[in-house]
Amino acid sequence: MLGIAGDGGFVIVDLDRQGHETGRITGAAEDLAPAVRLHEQRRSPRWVLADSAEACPPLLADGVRLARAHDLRLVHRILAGSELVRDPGPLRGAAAWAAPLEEHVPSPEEHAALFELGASSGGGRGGVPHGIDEMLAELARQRTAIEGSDGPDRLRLLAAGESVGGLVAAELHAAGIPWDVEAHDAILRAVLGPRPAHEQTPPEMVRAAAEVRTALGDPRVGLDSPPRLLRALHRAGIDAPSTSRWDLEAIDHPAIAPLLRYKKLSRLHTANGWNWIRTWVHEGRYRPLYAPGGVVTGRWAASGGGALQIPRLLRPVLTADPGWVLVGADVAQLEPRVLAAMSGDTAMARAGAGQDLYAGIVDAGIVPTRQEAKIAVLGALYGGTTGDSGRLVPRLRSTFPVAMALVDEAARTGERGGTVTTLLGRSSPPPEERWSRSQRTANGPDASEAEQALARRSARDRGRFTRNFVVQGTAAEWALTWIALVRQSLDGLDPVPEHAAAARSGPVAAHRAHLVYFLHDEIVVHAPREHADAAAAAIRAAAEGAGRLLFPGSEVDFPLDLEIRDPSALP
DNA sequence: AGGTAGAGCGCG
DNA sequence: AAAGCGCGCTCTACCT
Repeated sequence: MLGIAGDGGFVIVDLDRQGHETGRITGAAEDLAPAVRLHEQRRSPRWVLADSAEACPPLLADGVRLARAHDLRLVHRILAGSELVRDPGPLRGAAAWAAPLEEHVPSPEEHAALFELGASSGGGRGGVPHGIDEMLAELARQRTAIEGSDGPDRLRLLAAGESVGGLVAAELHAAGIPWDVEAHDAILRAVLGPRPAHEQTPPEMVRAAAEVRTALGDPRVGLDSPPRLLRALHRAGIDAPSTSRWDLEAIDHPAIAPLLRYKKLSRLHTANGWNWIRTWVHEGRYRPLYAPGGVVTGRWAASGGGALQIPRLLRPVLTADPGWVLVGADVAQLEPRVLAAMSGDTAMARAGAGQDLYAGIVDAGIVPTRQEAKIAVLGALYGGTTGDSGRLVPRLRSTFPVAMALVDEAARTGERGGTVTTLLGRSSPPPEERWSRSQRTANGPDASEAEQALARRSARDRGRFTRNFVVQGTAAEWALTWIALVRQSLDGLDPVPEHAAAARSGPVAAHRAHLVYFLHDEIVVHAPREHADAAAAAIRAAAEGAGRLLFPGSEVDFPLDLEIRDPSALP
């Protein structure tokens, strides 16, 4: 094992399997990349990093990538909260390692400065320690915590996966999403009309707004302020409870259709319009920041342009470089499959085997339509109690009792104020002090009716959170394993000749198939055309591998929807 | 003027 | 047809 720290210069410490130091190299910052490259080639070590988000970008810029890592910051966050760790005291005492992932959302300029120049002048982001002694001490705490835990194998797998996530996150940012600005502009023009002069409202929005004003008989009303709009609707005799799409759709009035159209256009224009392109796309690449484990459940977060909310309308804008293709893959019904596998519910496993899980539920005669199957399953995962969801979930409970018992138990634990844990050992946060206090008060002798009702509601809210946590969190672990295996096997492909290189993806990705996008249960790989089929095969094999690693012996499969997009292919 | 909360909507 | 989980971002209203 090796440790690495960047405080102007660098230190590389060799460690043996027991964590004892066997050698040490120091050097100046400018010599870091060559030194790391040499170690990587000769030893292929597991690099111990204080914070891969800070360590990787300058290395990637110099064409150096790490195959394996242990990210002290990311792993600390997991271990300090994991129920599997018997004595989390030492970890919790080392609070500097629990620094928030991001102090604030960086401006576009900071984005560039932080990650493209790899500006690391001592300190470290968010106060994460970078001194070699602090790193060695934290590594020792983490090893002790894992080895003495109630699930060392699970936590080792999670630590490795989360750490690869740190590497992948940095690599995704460095490579960027290949973004066809002209295609984006064409879609905007088709939907919003010709691009207006700066900061003007696009023509189609103007047109929709005029129709709304005519229909309301209110020539001046603005549509961008919900309170004003709601008052205007009321004045026009429209009894809308709110201005949300859901409520408006239920209303029959000539103003509603153009209003909904206006909202749709406005959303596209403000969130992903011409301004967005100018701000976030440079030289054909969109480079958001990814934060592995940025969500409590272990899902990734992202910042900078809303990378995880790219509208489906704009997905065609992702376009491979000349000579390259995009291979997109997503898992069909990941979360219910994960539930079936982790609970060991063989009936549920069979419903999804080799086919659409919802269709399988229809085939089994549990509900008449696919749509109802979906509502039932989502209700089971989210804790739906009303409407169709409340009506359909009980049918699932009698057909898939094992799977339902797992989520129902997680919900009961949460309602009691308890903690739940994913398959690999990530635990839900404990309830806030306010929550516990209100539960105690409500159970006291002189609690009011209102206090009790409020406490019951917040208990059920927390139950729905913990119910979903075990499934969403374990699904995130499956996805992490999937991308780790995809990355590993793409690295095994031969580099392609220079003429086919996607140079804009940076030196590390220029000659090889590489990941360019990851969204919970979906990935996109940018691959040289001659590697399209190999990349697709790698993605499928990785999904099978992730299933076997997390759920050995399970019948549950993880089928993919996979598509190879070749921009030069004839339509 | 500047910070924050809420509404609303995009994604899974 | 139905609102149950997790997010980030933009705009507006409202606060200091």
